[in-house]
Amino acid sequence: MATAASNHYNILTSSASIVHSEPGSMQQATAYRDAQSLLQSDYPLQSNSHTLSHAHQWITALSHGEGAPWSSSPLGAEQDIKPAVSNLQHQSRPPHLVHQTHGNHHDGRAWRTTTAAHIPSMATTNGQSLIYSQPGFSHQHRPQSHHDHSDEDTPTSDDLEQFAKQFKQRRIKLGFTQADVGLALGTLYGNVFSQTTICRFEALQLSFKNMCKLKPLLNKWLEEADSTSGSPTSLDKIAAQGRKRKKRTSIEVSVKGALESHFLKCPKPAASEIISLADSLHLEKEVVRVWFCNRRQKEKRMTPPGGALPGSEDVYGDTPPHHGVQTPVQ
DNA sequence: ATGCATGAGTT
DNA sequence: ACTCATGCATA
Repeated sequence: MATAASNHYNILTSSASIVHSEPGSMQQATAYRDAQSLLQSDYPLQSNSHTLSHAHQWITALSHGEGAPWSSSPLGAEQDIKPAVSNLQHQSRPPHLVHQTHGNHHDGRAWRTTTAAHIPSMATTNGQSLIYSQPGFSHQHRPQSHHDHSDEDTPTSDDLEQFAKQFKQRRIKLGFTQADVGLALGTLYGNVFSQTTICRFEALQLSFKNMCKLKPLLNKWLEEADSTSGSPTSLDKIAAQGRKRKKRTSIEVSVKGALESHFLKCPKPAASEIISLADSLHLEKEVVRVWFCNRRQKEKRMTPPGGALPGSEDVYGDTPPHHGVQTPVQ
């Protein structure tokens, strides 16, 4: 029953420890593999340097070692990090600092002092920008009525599923971790991706469109990887810093249940509704709002959450690419 | 592997 | 205020 106030805001928790902890648990083993692969594959490490992927984690954590939480913005030590790769680059991104001070109730803390230290992606996030113009699919994504080239057009859900499966298998055989791949993609094509994203790709937990976008890149990497089974891929990292993130709110199971049932009734509650709901559940409005956003997004993934009930879609406004793609957890 | 979070781009 | 792509932090 440790609600809101108790576990909410604490920055500087652990995170550094995981890197040093001894191998023993499964998760730790994963972290270790990450490190191992990096070291053996292409990192010119010296003595006890840490893995890059984890490196910024402690930087982030340590950065507020003594000051205020995520309110003090290190304006000044701010830098716009971009992959050294001189590749696709947009010129946009004005120094848009969203300085918003949320007047929170008890606890009165504001997050959001985030300094945009983003890694420019090649495509604009949202609207179908470049490569993928996905026609309104229904239940069998037709790879366009073009000529059957290799796979230059929109793949079917099955294609993706198969590719993902194969990808994972190859990746593991080659001894790479998900994090490795994400990093490699960055040095190879200028777009770094996190372990999370690679993981979600393999598990088909991304939207159909997103899967289509990533497939070519991963496919390319895959070719590169097993053909170049002995050459080091150049690596370069970026040091993230000055990033105040709100501490992840831990929502209790009972509360989650409540949210879940509300979601079933109304997946898209109005602002006022969110407020009252948040109020009754003793959560912040923002937390509830985000929860619904994430929940909706979850519904739109290729591999639907829990049990995909046929017929309970379309309530949001558009039709997701749902089409029985059930993948057992591997 | 996944839950909560951020931010750009839309509506 | 929403969607979508993406990821830090955590279980």
